[in-house]
Amino acid sequence: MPEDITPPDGPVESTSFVDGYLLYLLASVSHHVSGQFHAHVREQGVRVPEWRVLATLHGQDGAMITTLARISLLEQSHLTKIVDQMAQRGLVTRRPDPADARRVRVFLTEEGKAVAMRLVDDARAHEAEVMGRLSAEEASALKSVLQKMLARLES
Amino acid sequence: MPEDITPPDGPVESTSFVDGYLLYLLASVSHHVSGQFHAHVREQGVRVPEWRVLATLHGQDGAMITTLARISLLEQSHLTKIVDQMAQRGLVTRRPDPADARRVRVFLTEEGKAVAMRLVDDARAHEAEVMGRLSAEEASALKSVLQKMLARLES
DNA sequence: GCGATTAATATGAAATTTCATATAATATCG
DNA sequence: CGATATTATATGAAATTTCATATTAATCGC
Repeated sequence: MPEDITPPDGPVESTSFVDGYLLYLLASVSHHVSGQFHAHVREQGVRVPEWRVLATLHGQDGAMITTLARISLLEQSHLTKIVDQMAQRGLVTRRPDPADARRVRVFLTEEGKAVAMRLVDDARAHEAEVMGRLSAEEASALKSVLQKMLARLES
Repeated sequence: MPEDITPPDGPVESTSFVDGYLLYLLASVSHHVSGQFHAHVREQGVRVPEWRVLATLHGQDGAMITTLARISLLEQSHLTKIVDQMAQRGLVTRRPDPADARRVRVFLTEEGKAVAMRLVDDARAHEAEVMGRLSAEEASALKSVLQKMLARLES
């Protein structure tokens, strides 16, 4: 398996721009690590956006569509469609907000709760595995920096 | 602007699962930080996947389709289509690999180089801004942990 | 309380992305 | 050397995602 080399007579010094670019490192690590877990999610017959909604509702049950979209990192009209499908499948139900008729609150059904619970457990196990490859200091530093960044970014 | 609350009579203790979940933190930070820069990229008339290809080729000019897809975090057949469009627009050219006729090598055109250079400069400035909000230790710890993770993940 | 503005969700069309597979070239193994 | 397997890219259909906007409800200023 010959590695892909810079062709004809290009320089060999490797470090291209992206290798040290923070946004790339974040995207790439996220892509690969999440990709591992998403393979498992799909094997369970759940699509990735559905998993995101399940994970969000787990502990935030009854969130409104807009909130769910923001936390799940999905666009609003897309989220509406995901919720449609999940409702069809019996994973969630919609209920109008008694205090504001524009709002729709989304709740896990019993089945939805069971699926969410199961996948969240799996996610925790996978996370432990990923973090197990880092030192304890690295792992906690990583999480706390990310949380700090997120706090700023969301405001 | 009333905040979205847990409805009827739910508990108020907040920390839901995702708040501390490493994969979510990575995805969310990546989504928000990259989203900032992607807005700029689109204002320059460049689509996000195109920007990824430009950034990858910047320093890896002449990469093959498969390599480009892997580094750009895009699926191969999708990348083929992006390259089609970029070639149409005059940003890149395809050349068969003299050593292996199956391979296609993708090169930046002069215009492509100019666009890549400009956006890479902007990306560096944006990155500096993002990292400027962290302490020097946090910033370098973050990058090095991510690089370490990536090294494992790619192998 | 009324008109104007803003907010929340839904909808359909358009654009993007993925999936399965075709095609062509190289590598491997007997 | 020839048959088989593998690798690289391309292609078209299907699925997903986004965009623009419609609809309905609430809020704000007067």
